[in-house]
Amino acid sequence: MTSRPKLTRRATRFDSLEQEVFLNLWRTYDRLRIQEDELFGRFELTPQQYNVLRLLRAAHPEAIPTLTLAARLVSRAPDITRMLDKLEVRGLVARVRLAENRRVVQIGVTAAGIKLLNKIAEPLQACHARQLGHMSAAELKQLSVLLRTARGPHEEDESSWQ
Amino acid sequence: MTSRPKLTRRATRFDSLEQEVFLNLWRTYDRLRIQEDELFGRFELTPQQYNVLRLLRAAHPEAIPTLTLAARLVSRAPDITRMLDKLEVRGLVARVRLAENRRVVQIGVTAAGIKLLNKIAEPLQACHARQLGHMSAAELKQLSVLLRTARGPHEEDESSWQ
DNA sequence: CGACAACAGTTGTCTGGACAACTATTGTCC
DNA sequence: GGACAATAGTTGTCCAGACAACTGTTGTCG
Repeated sequence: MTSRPKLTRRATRFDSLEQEVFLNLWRTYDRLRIQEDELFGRFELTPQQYNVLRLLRAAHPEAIPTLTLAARLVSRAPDITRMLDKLEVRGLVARVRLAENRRVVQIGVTAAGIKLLNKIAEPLQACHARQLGHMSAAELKQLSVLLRTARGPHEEDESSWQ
Repeated sequence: MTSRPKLTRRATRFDSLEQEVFLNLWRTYDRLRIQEDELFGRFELTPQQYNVLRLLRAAHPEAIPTLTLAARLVSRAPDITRMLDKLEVRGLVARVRLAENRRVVQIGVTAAGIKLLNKIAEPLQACHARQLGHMSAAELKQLSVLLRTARGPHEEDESSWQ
């Protein structure tokens, strides 16, 4: 809010410590995402679509309402409907409109969806190893904690997200 | 590469520590980005466009070649040309084709571009404070370091990026 | 000096993400 | 019990990001 005094500002190319963190966050996300994109691309999935399948597997054999699913996703998904359309066409998920409340559409993962997830599991582990295998478990844990702290105030309900 | 033994796996909704970090990274980036999007949206800029202006100001009054600029951006920009088109139409940047090497197009920020940056400066500081103001300087520093470590192996030349 | 590779951007085209407006269904409250 | 608000998705439309193919320009090597 108040600008830092010019004299005490660190000699850096960033305007502030907060900006430095945000740009580092962005840059790191971007670099690591390149790897994920390449991997999921081989299975014709976007990272977001993979996340849908992952969350549905966690709920399996239960099916969950569309918007509940959308709320659990890592990233916002205003286009959840069309995303599910694509997965449905490929037979990876199934939709059922509830009889007792015809507004609700329940989504479940199919056997084909589970099969695809299993096929991805090993190369994904390898991808994760390439991405972050150079860091110790302690560092990774610490990074997770700091990231959670960073977004803390911007998370309505941390538990809803997985 | 080698999968962890089932018995020692932590009871968690994540498949591995690396996945937990990546999803936390993604989630945190997404939450913080919402704030930036809102801010830059008020000035009809994308975060990436702001970064272009920011980098050009750092080089000011020098102009820099298009692809050099693209390489310095936080995120990849295969559409750098069209992005600059939009900024040029608004009079925020200027292009000059070099006489001595007609392949190169140099980009510079205009007075109007600088003026816009100045107008953004204060609300941006406020945005950063909202995003990360709840963290101590030590935590922020530590987070920056860990993020740099995380992407280390995926950065061809850390110094080229700012 | 002429063919050809390398370089620096540009353009075509497709997909995904963002936001708002819309439909269908159900709850609620005089 | 009928109007109206709330809920749950869906659709329209636009813009940014991704990748590949293309143009124009310069270096280089026989």
